Amino acid sequence: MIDIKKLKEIYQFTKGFSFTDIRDLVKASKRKKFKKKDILININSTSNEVFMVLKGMVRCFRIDENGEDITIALYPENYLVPNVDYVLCKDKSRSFYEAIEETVTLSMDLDAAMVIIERSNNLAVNSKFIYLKFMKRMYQRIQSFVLLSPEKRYELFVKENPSINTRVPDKYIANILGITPVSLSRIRKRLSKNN
Amino acid sequence: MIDIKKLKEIYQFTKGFSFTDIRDLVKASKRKKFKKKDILININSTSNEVFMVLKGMVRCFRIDENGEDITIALYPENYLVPNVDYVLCKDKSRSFYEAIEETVTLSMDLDAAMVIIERSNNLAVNSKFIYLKFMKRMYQRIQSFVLLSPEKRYELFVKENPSINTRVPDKYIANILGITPVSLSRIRKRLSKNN
DNA sequence: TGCATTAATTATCTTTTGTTAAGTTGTTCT
DNA sequence: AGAACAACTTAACAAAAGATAATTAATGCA
Repeated sequence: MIDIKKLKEIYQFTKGFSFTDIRDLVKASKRKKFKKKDILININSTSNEVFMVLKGMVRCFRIDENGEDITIALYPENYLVPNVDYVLCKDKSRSFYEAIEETVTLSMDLDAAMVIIERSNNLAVNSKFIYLKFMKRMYQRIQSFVLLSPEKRYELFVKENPSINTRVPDKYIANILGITPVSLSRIRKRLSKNN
Repeated sequence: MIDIKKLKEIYQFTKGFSFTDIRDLVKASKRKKFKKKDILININSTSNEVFMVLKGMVRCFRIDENGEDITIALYPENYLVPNVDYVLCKDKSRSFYEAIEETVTLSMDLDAAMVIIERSNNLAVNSKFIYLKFMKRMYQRIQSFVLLSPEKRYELFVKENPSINTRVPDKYIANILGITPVSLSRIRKRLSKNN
């Protein structure tokens, strides 16, 4: 169910990290199932529930000033889905988090999780790696906006996220790259010509 | 010298936070002066020194594949300047960090700082706010790339960073916004016409 | 299976951006 | 002050992106 190996890979947990370390967390968490289009975290929510995606995929999106649905991030298996606005600012969520596939999660309140984590030095150390990973991903994404053209940004995205790329509509990826779906379609055409 | 009030404002430290709390950190840190164009952290550095800007401004920039100097971030007074690549990935720095004004800093090794911080529960709590602030800034920046046009992005930047805006060359700001200096000049012209 | 919906592509047109280079203004430094 | 350099603006052109709409392809679902 929980893929310890993948988790260690993604979050770079310490070598000895094993299921025993998170037994208490797993026990305290609830298993939930979501159908396609079900909402995990609603706009304006101040829930502090954190979801671990066991199966499926979660999409974070916002409605912009023109009423357009804009995808901010995608969370596939083994990723953690927090209410970012609440965790970072204690603000109500500006985004929706919805399942875009049949999705199974483990989840619990982040504050409750922190209580359990603080009881174990090992957990405390490894939980820091989760924040590090989160920061790393954001930093790399910012650099891709600053340093790369939309075309290069797309190539990088496909290279780094082959699984996501084939599982979701292109329009979600276009949003994530900061361009329109029409423009992404043209980029794809250009790239296929040059190969 | 250290502006406790500003620090509390920026990092949202706890109400009771005062100079006493960071006395040990300040004592352990070194005061350094940099002239314009002096390098604080060089490319490929694996230094873990963290700088607090007391006076002046630090610019983080990279050399892209075309040999162009691209500004990633600017750090004015009261901001902390870490070797981001090292802190997040233990990689050598892909960026330069240079003073772009006469700059005065307090700095120390982050590992040494963490030792001192962990000795005090109060410090440990408040240091988390620094990471939160860092994440918040990155998250907001990503959203500005995904949700806003370059023009809106510029307007937001000016609004949120009036002091930085007037202190640095426009080309640095253009880079930060992910556009060229020429394009920023045109945006400025368009905006001034409509006002 | 077939109908309805959604996504992707293509086309057209407009707007914006990138690129390069020239000209202007501003700064720095001796 | 004057020379040298850096920054900003402007221009001209090419390339790319946005907007809108029509067409085609894919998907979902009853």
